Formats: sequence, C-alpha cells, structure tokens
Amino acid sequence: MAKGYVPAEHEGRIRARWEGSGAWTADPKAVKGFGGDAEPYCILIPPPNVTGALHLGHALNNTLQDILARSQRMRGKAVLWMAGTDHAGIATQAVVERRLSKEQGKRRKDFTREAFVKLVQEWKDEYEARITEQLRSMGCSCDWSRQRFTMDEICARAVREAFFRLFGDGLIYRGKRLVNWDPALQTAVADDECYDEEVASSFWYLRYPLVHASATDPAIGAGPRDADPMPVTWGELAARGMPGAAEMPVDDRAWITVATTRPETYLGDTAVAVNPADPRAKALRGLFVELPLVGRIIPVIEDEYVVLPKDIAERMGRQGDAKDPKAEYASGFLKVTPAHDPNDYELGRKHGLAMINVMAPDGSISDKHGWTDVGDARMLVGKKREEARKLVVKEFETRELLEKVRPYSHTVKHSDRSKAIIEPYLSDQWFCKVTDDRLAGAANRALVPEQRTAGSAGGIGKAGGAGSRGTDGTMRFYPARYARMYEQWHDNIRDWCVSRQLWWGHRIPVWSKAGDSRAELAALTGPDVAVAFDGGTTHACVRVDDAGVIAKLTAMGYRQDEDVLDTWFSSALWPLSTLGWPNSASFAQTAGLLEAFNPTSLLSTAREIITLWVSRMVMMNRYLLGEGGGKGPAPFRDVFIHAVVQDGQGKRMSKSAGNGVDPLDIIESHGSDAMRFTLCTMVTQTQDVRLPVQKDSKSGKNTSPKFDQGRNFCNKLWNAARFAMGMLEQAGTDGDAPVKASELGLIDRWMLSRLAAATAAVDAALNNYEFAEYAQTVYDLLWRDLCDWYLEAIKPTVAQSSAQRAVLAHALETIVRLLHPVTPFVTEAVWEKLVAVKTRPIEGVSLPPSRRAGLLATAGWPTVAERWRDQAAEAHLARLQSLTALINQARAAANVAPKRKVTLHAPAGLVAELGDGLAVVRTLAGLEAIDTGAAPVGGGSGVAAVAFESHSLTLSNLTDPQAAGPADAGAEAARLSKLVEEKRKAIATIEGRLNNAGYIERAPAKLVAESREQLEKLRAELAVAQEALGKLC
RNA sequence: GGGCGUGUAGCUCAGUUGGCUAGAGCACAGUCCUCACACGACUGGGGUCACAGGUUCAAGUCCUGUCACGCCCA
Repeated sequence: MAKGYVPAEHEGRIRARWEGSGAWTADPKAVKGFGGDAEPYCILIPPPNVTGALHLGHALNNTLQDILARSQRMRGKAVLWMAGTDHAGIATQAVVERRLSKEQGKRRKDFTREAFVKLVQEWKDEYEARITEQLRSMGCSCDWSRQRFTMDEICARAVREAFFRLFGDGLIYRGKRLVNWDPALQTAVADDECYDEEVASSFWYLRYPLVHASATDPAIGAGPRDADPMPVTWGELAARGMPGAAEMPVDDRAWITVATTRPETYLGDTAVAVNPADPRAKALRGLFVELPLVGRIIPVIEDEYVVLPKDIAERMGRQGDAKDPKAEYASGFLKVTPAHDPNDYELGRKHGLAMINVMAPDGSISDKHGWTDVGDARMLVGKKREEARKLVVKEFETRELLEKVRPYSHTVKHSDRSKAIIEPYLSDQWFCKVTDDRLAGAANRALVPEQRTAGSAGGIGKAGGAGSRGTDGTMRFYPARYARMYEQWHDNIRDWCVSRQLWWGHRIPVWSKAGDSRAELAALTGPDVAVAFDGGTTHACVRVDDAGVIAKLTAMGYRQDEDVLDTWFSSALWPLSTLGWPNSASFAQTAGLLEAFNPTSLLSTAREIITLWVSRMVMMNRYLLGEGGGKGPAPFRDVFIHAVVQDGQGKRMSKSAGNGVDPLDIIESHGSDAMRFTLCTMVTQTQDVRLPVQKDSKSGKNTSPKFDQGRNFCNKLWNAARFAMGMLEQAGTDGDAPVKASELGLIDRWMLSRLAAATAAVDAALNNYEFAEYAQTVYDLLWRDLCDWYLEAIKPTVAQSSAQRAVLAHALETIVRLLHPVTPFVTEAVWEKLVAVKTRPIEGVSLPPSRRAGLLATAGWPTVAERWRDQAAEAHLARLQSLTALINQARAAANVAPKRKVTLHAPAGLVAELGDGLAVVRTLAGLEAIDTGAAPVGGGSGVAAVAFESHSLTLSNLTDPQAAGPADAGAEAARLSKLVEEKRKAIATIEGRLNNAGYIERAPAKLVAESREQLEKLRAELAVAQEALGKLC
C-alpha cells in the first residue's frame, strides 16, 4: 500500500467498478410482495435545476442522501435512489435569453418557438451532463439507468394525465387575477422569483375634484359621463361638516388629495378610500370624484385599511396609528387601483369595484387590455410606465392639481431573472384549486398526529393502513419544528397560479374558443377530452396528443393555449412521474417501480422548499393515488430538512447569487471523501452552516481548510489499514477456531466493547438523521480508540496472538464498513486489500460478505453483539489512559527527550491492581521499567512526582547523567503548583455542593454518594501533589 | 406585522430528557522527521456559555424580558 491516501489514484477506478457492477440499479422484483423478500428503501433526488452547476449546498444534501442509500443497501434493503433534473422554466429560459442577448444581440421573439426551445434544450443537455458528472464524482449511488428529466417523455405523460384529471374534477380553472408580472420577460412570476430592493422615489399628492353623481348610475367603469357631473363646492362641504372646508373659498370646486408613489396608475383608479374613523369621512359620504383627463366618476368609499395621517391620528389620540411609518406621508385618502396593486385588488374585491387594466404586457399604457374610457388621456397611450408617470405629474401640475411632492424611498419588487420592476398585473391565468380540502386538507392530514397542531386546517388524520402503506397521519418531519411551518402554509394557502407565459415548459393541454360551445363538443367529450365553460370561453382539455382529436378541435376554431405550466407543476408529480405513474408498465425503465417504491422512504431537502415543493408533492400524491379523494398515501414517510450552506459572509449559497462553490473544485484539492466527511460533520440541528472558502493561489479554484479535517481523516484510515495489514500478514495460518473470550487481554476486550458501543451509536444516529453525531462517533472510534490506543497497545503482542489478530482484523473491518456510507472511496480502496485477510472468527461480530462483484458497497452492515460491551474493561482502561497522560505531562514539564525511556516507581499493590494493562502505559508513556521498590528522592535531579489517584508515584532517570546541565526544578515546581491549584478549585466546588443542605436532601442519593467519592479522591490527589511540591522545596 | 431559528475558545461548531472541574476540529505556542500516518505524535495557552431577571438543592441547558443577527410567510 502507498504511504498516503491519494484520492485521485482511486476514485476513478472505484467509481467505474461500482457503476459497472450494476449495484445501483434498483430491482423492484426484489421487494417483498413483488417477488422478493427485501424491504424497499427509496429516496427521490430533489431534481437540481438545469440553469447551472451544483454548489456545496447540493453537495451536502446529496452526501446525506448517499449516506442513507448506502447504509440501507448494506443492510440488505432493495434501494432505489432516483436521479434526475428539473427544467426550471423561467430560470432556464432567462439564462438562455440573457446569453442570446449578450452574444448575438437577439431576443426570444427573433426566433420561432420551436427554434428557441431547441436552444434551451441544448443548454439543458450541457448542464444536465455537468450536474450528473458532479454527482457521480461525489460517489452518489443513484440509479443512473433510470435518470429522469421533468420534461422527458415519461414525466410529460404524468403531467398530461395529472392536468387532465384535475381539470376534469374542476380543480383547474381559468380566471383573471392580479399576478406578479415581469414586463421584460412578459410572464407571470412567483413571489419567490422576486426580490425587494430599496428605490429612491417620491410621494406625489394629487387633487381629485369632488362631484355629485347618482348612486344608481353605474358610476364606475361605464365610460365617460354624457352630462357634466355637478361639482361640489367648499361651501357645500363646509355645510356638510367637513373640517377645514370653511377656510376655503366658498364657491370654488372642492377636492380631496390622494398620496401615491405611482401617479401613472391613476388611469385605472376605480375608487378613493377613506378611513371611517377619519373626521372627514362623514362629510364625504355619498360623494364621488372625477378623475382629471379621463373624466371617470368614481366613488369615495370607506375602509379601515386606510392609514390615517399622522396629525389626525395624534389629534384623535390614536398613538399606534400615528406611529405607523406610512402615517407620516399619508393624506388619509387612498386612490384604489385594483388592477395594478395587490392591496387595492383586495379592496376592490371587498367593495365590488371594477378592475381596469391600463397597461399592455410590456408595461406600457394601453387601451387594448381592458381600458375603454380613455377620454382626454389619449396622449398617454403607448407611453412606457416611467414616461407616463412624468406626463401625468406634469398634467396635474398644469391644472394646479399637484399639491406637493415629497421624496420617499421604499422597497419595490423586482424580478429575479430580468431585474425589471414587477408590475402587479391583471391577466388571464390558469389556477389549481389547492384550497380544496382534498388537496390542502389532505396535505395536513398526512402528518403524524403528534406533529399536528389543534385548529389547523384539514382536521387530524388517522393512520389508514398498515406499515409504510398507510395514508393519513404517516409523514414525519425531522426536525419536528418544520411540521408547523408546513401546516401554516396549508392553513393560509391560496389557489395556485399554474400558468406561465413562457416557451420553455409543458404547454397547457387546453384548446379554447370564445363563447359557450359545449354543445358542439359533446361528440368529442369522453374519457380523453374534458370540457369546461368559464363564463366567457369554452375550454377542452385533451388527455394525450391525439392528432385526430386535435385536428377536429382546430377545425372547429379552437386554439391551444400559448402558455406553459409552472415548473412546480411537474415537480409536484416527481414521486409519481419518475416511478412511472399512471402506468409503470408502459416503459421498461419504470416497470414495477410505482407499486414497489411509492410511498418512498425519505425526502431530504432545504427548508424553503417545504412550501414550494413538499406541500405540492404531498397534495398531488394523495389526490392522484387516492382516486381523486385525497385519500392516497403521502409520497414519503420522512422529510428531513437539512441545514443551509452559507458562504463566509453568511449569504446563502445559490446558483443565482453566483456565490456557489463547485464541489469538483473541492474534490480536486481534497478528494471526494474528504468533502463528504466534512459536510457530514456540519449537519447538526442548526439551520445554517457557514462555510468560508478561499481561492487557492495556485489553481485559482475555491478551496477551504475546513476540508482538511476530512482529508486528514481519510489518510488516517488509510494508514491505520496499511499498518494493520502488515500485522495481519501471517493471519492466513490462524485457522478458523472461534476466538474465546478467555484468550483476550484487557485491551482486546476493551476494543470490542468500544466497537459494540460505536455500532449502536451509529445505528441510532442514522435512524434519527443525526449526521454530525454519526461522523463524530466513527471519527472517535477510528482515531482515538483504534489508532491512539489499540494499535499502539498491541504492537508488542500482536505477532504472538492469533486471537489479537482476529480482534484487530474485525475491528478494522467493522470501522471500514461503518464508515463506508460517508467515505465510500477510501473504504472501498481499503477493502480491496482487507477482504483477502483471513483471521479466526469472533462470535457476535458479524461482517456479512459482499453480494455483488466483491464490492464493499454491497457487503453487509456490521453488527457487534451487545454482550461485548464491557464496563469493567472500559473503566480499567480509563485509569490507564489517565496514568499515561499524567506521566506524559510530567515528562513534558521536565523537558524529557521524547525518545528517552524513564522509570516509574509505584507501590506493588497498585502495580498488581493495574495488572497486565500496564503494558499500555509502558508503551505509550515511554517507560523503561516499573519499579515497586523505594523511590529515589530529590528535586531537580532527574526525578519527578506523579499524583495518580491517591498514590504518589515517582518518575526517575529523566535526564541523561552524561548530558550537561541540571534538570529544570523550577518548571517541575510550576507544574505541581498548577496541579495543586486545580485540585483546590475542584475541591471547593464539590465541597460547596455537599455543604448545601438542600443538595443532600433533594438530589438523588446516587449523585450525593458520587460527589462524596469524588471529593475523597480529589483530596487524596491534592495531598499527593502537595507532598511532592513540598519535597521540591 | 405573524412564525421560526441563532448568539458557547481567535475561527467553524458540539453540548440529546437540567447533575460539568464546559468539549471538538482548525488556528496559536513548545517538543519530536520514535520503524502506519508531519494530512502525524505529545504537551500547553485560550471561555464571567449575548445581557437582565426568575424557577430549582443544582441552569450553557427550563421560564420571562432586553439586545444583536439570520431565515420563512405576509
């Protein structure tokens, strides 16, 4: 074996052996109930989107999934780790559009839809390949033979089928809604595709003239009035009791002033709102205002939503309202533009106001998208938002209707992808009615009862079936607190806008025609065509692309919707589509998967994904597998939410932020296992992990000293194995008689005890998704127990003991197997050598053989029987370890040359008590001899005291008599003084505890007794140290 | 605004149901190229566990409040 572990020399070869063996290929026929007897274990990869390469956040999540997949495979489960990628509609389209714009100066619409999609496809192919390579380099044991893509044939079929069923059940509908509109990309975007940015702007104060109008008029949205409305004068207002009106010229037209940050949207105003608590509200009741230029007459309405101006709120003694930052700028009158502001939209719905959309999809002012009463505002039509704003302000100013302008900076929503300012936009969209109890309610009922909160939507579910096939109440979050987030999401959920105005994605399979033409479709309607009428348009949803049906629809004047589905629609079907739903037998790649592996075992993901993805998968799985009733199983048993990887500045690592670190860079500098091990140690209960990285000066690539820990650890394993192999060379002739307990010395029984403890700890940690705990346990077992103590201790004896060789081989191999899930490459490389070693068996230590191609990856999970736990041996060795440390401390303080062997003088009784275990001390503390006779006396003459328990031991022969210079008596005194201080402090602590009457009375008797023993021991140690110090002086 | 989380050694973090003389890795200092490993060994320095109260025989751990930072949802 080479002197050190060099990852690059092994990773490629081992990866080829794994992938060539077919060990990752799942076999549904091996599953219990489907022809085999193995339990299924399935993880679906959260499909990375194809906009870019993976970063360390993905590396972390996939490392965890691989740890679980590998450990379950070793346990003999039928494992399927499904691989795949996501088409990420808007994100991918945006990166491709950006590239086209930069490299060719072209825009999407310079291409045909087909040509553009082909370009995106090329991008996808490139990044999908790169992502796959990253995962394979990490050693991920995904079933690569079944890799899916959310837009491939198999997934596309599931999307069509799901859409068709939901449409047929009335859970998909078309409607006008206010959406986040990206005027640059000209599509609706989700909230999570936006970010807020502070923008310096102004508050404009616009005066709207008050008028009388008839309450029976369709006062709003009906176009300009034929007759001039009757103006309201200040005199009239004063008579109505309007505060302040009396100070104004009696016969002049009265107005009210609205404050706005978006003057151009006044074109779409359909009301002005005032707070009913506002002293002016009463006087205005029943009045209207006339919008300048447009001439639209709109009502003054009252709503408590309106913020009171600061001075009025203060006068009314409403301190809370006065403190509202908006009160500082508020006029008390709110222009209501339902089609261009989300809050106004809600107000508009509440008060039954018209919604007038005054913009085109590109954000320019338009009279073609719902605005008809243009009036004298014609000159604004066609202008861009920014330009229209300037013109509006100028017009108001000219008419002396601009009261004032105050600078104001506020946060404005921007589109992630195009950086354009988001326009709240009223448009026709397709919605999925997730508010239905069969979806949102069913999602909540999927949770195990102990993770439900009383009063949340959906009611409490009950496990509806046996084992993993249960329906209600079987899904569990780790950590549990995330269940609350999941529940609250469903409690407040709104219908999901599933349409996107993009070219890259699953095109909506609906053909539509204006008017109610349901009758003419009667002949077509059937199992493969569903029809719905939305009040204005007739829609026909087509189940599969049947050319005949489509031709007929087209002939009748139906046109397919131009839009595509939101990416999350296909992602929501991931547990179904990847496994072959609705009919797994249709494709060789999916045959039997759905039946054998859904519900899956685990989903591992990040917390913001709970609302975006987890929720939707649960709803769809339950709905579509439950025959429309929402009674199907949850798609996974456990949901593990892992920590978020941040950069050195505490910023979340993300593809779009560009601060991601490529795992391949780390693999290059440290090796795959080192990266995996280090990432594993970082996964604690906390929700964030910070990972500062730096550029390597030579390669120019990112690296981090954090990964040194993993690299060192792998090297340690390699060297421990190399050393052990040397010791085990002769083991082949040891025969096959089981090792008897009576053949084993203290150190061997101790080692087996440690193995038993660690194996149990690893099992518990992995079962509970405590990855850092798992890493820590194996780290200590290998480094501290095996290398620091066991290997050192057996050096003098292992050559003579076949029993000890058996313990060594079993210990090393158990460790290698326990480690394999987290550091698969180095353990597989070590196993290549280790598997040839034959020693005597040890009953109770089980290391089942490889099931495929002689690979460790398919070897059995190790078990060490509980009966090997040996408290006495562990306690005994702890004493020896303590004595070793004390001697080494004394040696270091006295500056004894490391190579120098010294003599320990100890009472015969103690030596007898510690027994053959003292050999360990002899080896590790550099002892020449252990002498039970009288100890030599004298400070500073090659002698030092060691206070061990209640014994005063002496070390002699510390210095070479030939060497010049006396030993350092001062250092020895300093060391002992410090020791005395420490003991005194500890004694004070324990004494304080025992002097407390309450402690004696109320603390458990066992603890009190322990404290007394501890005190006694400490006092003895203090006495010994003081005595030694006294001798020095 | 609602919800959640985090503040422990210079850095990155452990510390499961309250029982600790508060730990690890890195970094730092000293010694050692001891025949598996210098990606190593031994030894050492370094913490009023954010702050203020409270419960308890006992609080880093539980409760209340304050401050700071972060995330999710509005």
